[in-house]
Amino acid sequence: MLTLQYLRDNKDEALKRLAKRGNPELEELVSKALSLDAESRKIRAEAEALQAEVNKASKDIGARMREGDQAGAEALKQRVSEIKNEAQEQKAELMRKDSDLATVLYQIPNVPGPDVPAGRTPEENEEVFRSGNLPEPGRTPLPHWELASKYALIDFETGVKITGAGFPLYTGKGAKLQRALINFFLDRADIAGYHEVIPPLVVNEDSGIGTGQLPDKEGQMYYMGEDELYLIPTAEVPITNIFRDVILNEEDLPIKKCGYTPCFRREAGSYGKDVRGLNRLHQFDKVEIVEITKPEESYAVLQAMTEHVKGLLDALELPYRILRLCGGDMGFAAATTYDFEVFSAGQDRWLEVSSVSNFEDFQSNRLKCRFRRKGEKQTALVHTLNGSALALPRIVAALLENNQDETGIKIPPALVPYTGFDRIEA
RNA sequence: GGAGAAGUGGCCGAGCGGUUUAAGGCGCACGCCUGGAAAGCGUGUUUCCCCGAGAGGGGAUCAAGGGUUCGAAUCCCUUCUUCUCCGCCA
Repeated sequence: MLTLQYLRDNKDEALKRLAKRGNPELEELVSKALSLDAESRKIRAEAEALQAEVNKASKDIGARMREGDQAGAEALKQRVSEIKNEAQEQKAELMRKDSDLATVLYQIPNVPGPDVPAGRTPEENEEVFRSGNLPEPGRTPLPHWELASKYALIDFETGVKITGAGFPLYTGKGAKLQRALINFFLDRADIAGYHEVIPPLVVNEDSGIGTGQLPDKEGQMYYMGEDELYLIPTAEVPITNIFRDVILNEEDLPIKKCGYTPCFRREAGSYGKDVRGLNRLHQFDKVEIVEITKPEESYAVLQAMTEHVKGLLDALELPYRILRLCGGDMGFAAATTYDFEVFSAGQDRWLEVSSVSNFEDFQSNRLKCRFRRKGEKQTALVHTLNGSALALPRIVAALLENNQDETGIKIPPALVPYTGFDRIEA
């Protein structure tokens, strides 16, 4: 969430930046937060003054009892009871204000960064880069679900039998291709300096709140009520939460982590061509990169992360484009997001395969992840960033569709050392 | 899953209703001392929040949350975690 300090000191700037999200309710929420904040602080000052009196009187009682002044002690006890009665009401009021304030703050999304275009819909996203050639018009390539079946790579029907829709069964070379991509992505991340972790795939409520999935978006995660735990929707959640309640030293930064995990998403309400084949799954594999930086470095790091992702798509020789998301299309916690989309020849459409975001201090404020500059006593919030590098299913879809010919599918050379085969045939 | 023990500051470790403002030690920072260093001595050293221009004052914080009390690290309840033993198991 946004820090109150930022809202207090930069209300106009915050409103200006929030306006890019195209949601007129935000201005009101900000005003409400600020007025609740002012009320809360006023009551807090009063309540704390009373508490100070109670503390002082209690100490006096102790002193009198040691001196044997029972009567004096009793009189003070009486007095303290009165003050406590008075304070009771204020404490209750304070708790109400603070909880109202938290509710409002949780509803205010991050302020879009300087380069983010204003807009509400995906059409208003800005294409900033394009690479590779789109297939010739006139060709009629097969969609990946037909290729998957033709070459026995993925068995969607059996996945349905075992679990349900959105849980595919990869088989043979289809399974090997998954494994190859995971290792390829992890090796590339390692070379780029990301430290590999294998995190838990199940997280608690605090972690969900830390990265912003909770409260509010619990419907997107699978929840195990018996144990009050959530299946991770992305490795971002466990990896970023490594740094929850942590104070780092300046020289520790930047911290670069990567990890492969399956991801689980309920995707309630999705339908049609969006969920066909591998387009949108309840379980999929992804390699994620996460970086923790000093505030002044986060935008340079965002750039470097996008370069890393570009490198992966270049190596796989897939046509792709990069979009700078407009304010309204960005996630709740993001300040700036670049989406990567590969072209799917068999479906004649773009598919999102990566989303790289700078959260500035929005996540770290919730996480309470701070750092201390050398020689300074004060702590400051770090900036957090993350990106998919990469999500597998749509990469697989594009690889199959874009590299198909009459008799098979060609594996891009960069991947051959990982697959052990350079072609998939019947 | 069952039985028992325990969670105190950056770390070790005392305290088990009121001079605790959390002893003592280690570590760290600064100062004195020194040609320089070590040792020694002195000062400081959790984090968050509120009031204040500042100096400073105040509140919270002894795993977490609730309770008892004028007063809780200390007593009670719940939860979490760690350790030991038993059971089960890849």
